[in-house]
Amino acid sequence: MTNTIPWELYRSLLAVLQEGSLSAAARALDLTQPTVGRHISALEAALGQTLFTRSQAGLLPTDAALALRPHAEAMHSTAAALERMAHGLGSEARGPVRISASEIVGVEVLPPLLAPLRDRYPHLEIELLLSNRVQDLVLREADIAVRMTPPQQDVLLAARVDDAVIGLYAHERYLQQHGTPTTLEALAGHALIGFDTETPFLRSAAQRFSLWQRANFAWRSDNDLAQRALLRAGAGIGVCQTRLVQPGSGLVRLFAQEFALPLPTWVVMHADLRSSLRCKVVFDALVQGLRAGPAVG
Amino acid sequence: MTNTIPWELYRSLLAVLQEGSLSAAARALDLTQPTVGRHISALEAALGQTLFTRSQAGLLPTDAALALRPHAEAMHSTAAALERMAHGLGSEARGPVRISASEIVGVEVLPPLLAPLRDRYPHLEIELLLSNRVQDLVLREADIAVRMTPPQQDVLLAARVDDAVIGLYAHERYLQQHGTPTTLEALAGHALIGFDTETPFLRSAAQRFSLWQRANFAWRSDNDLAQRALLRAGAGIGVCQTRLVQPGSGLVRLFAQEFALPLPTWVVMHADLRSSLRCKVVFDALVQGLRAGPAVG
DNA sequence: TATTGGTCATGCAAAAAAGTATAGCCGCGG
DNA sequence: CCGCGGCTATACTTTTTTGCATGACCAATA
Repeated sequence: MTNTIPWELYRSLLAVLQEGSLSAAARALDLTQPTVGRHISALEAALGQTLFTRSQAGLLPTDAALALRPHAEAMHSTAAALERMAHGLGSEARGPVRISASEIVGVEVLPPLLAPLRDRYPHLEIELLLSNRVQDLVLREADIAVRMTPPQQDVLLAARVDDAVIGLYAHERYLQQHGTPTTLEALAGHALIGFDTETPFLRSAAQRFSLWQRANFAWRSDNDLAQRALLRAGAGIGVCQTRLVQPGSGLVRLFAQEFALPLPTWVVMHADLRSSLRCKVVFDALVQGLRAGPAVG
Repeated sequence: MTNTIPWELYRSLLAVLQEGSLSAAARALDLTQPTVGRHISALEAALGQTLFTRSQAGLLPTDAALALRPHAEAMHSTAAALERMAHGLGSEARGPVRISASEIVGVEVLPPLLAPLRDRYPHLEIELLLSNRVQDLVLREADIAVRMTPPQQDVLLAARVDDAVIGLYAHERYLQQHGTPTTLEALAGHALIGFDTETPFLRSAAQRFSLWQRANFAWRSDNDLAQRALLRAGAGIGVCQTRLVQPGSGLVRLFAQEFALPLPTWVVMHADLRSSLRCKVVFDALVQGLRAGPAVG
């Protein structure tokens, strides 16, 4: 295998896949369209595969190109992580740190923890990558992750912090109108707010609380923020992390004994990044803050 | 972040780290020494970090360069995986497939399984990556892995196959000379063959068989092949996968009831690679072969 | 139907990167 | 102590790559 394919070509490949045309890719890469076109041609020649079927309305990627896309994306992630790391290797905590977390944690929990940090280290740049899909730290899409699943790779540095606790809630307004259920079974008659697509975690939760299944939900959303907005609007009964419920919000906890789902929580980082002062600073702050039991802002 | 650092520079960085000098890196990359030198200079300028302290006897990498090395290696792995995948995207099973497995599995189990496969698909190229360290499939160091740990990433496609079973063995010659232990406790007086460095799996094994600890071993090696060679040479009592012991080898199983450690075994592949015919072919062959209960060759 | 805004392909000049050759420095061994 | 083989750094030339300008094509729209 002559390993002489310039890596630049992969970057162009990715840009064309992302942007859909040579011209758009050229704009994104700050190159010109002929250049990107030549890159693609060179790559096709080197790989012995047709990557795009040319058309004037843009390029149509072949199956081959689509199959290669994840690899190109991985290279991009890695390159970005490399730059990120290099950007603050000095003795000062400065430069970008990417944190992956769920949307609701990123919105409600992290900001009050991180704001004072930036006061101490004004040159820190915090990037929040919020999604419920578990970001792949190994692929370097993020530097630090706040996760509800146990860390799986031994190249990762993990610190367990306080469990989040999922409780069952409803707005007092809803309870006034529809009554307060007195047994778990009675929940069946209520407007339940739940998830839309099933995940492994939800499957295991459904085993403990058999009612908690998609078919029983009057409201379905995978967006935790939307679920909480529905709760606040008095739309029905749903779940929420207990630490996110502020007193005076009108939300009432139901079945506090029977319905309490602890979520083991970890802060995870690449072991590599220990040498990066700014990552370490953020990691430590997250661990400490999440152990202190943060209040909602 | 001006994301305009040419990826080529990372490749040169890696080569210099691996080879230890600009000249050697240039040879490895099939470039010239001034070119590689310019690459490093450009990278240092772009990253704002000194990567090497120049000296005439070669370059000494700074901490920064060492910190960046894993990233550069990841890019290299990914690029290689991309090429590998592209190399056989056609409708035929041809091209390279990298299989990661433990040394002993790669030596004893896989060859008889894979040999007939290459008869059917003569254009397959099989690369065996044998090490006891769990290869990171996510980093694309290999396409397929035979593992004794549960698959951890959901981007991976895994098939569980027959458990390997670890048994306790000694050569009949050894037993004639030293006697056959009748109780597990009696093992303490024998020449035990065991591991050298502790791993998580070994820690858990030691809990079940308290004798199985480093301090008690007369022979220590992390190399399973060496351990088996010691067994065969009558050096003492040690463990071995039961399926690797051929009748007539002179090895006698001890405490077959009490000492039997099943090793759950998986064949794992990137989900991506399903679209790669040659990977799928090898994957299927491994799964089928490892379910049939292979005999040792 | 003619125009506009988008695409890709191609010829040619300019710029950027490569290679070549050479000089200088160091350590080692006869 | 001097030559040899390793290394890096620099001036210069050559090659490669890029950018620019342009032409052709298509689709949507006035």
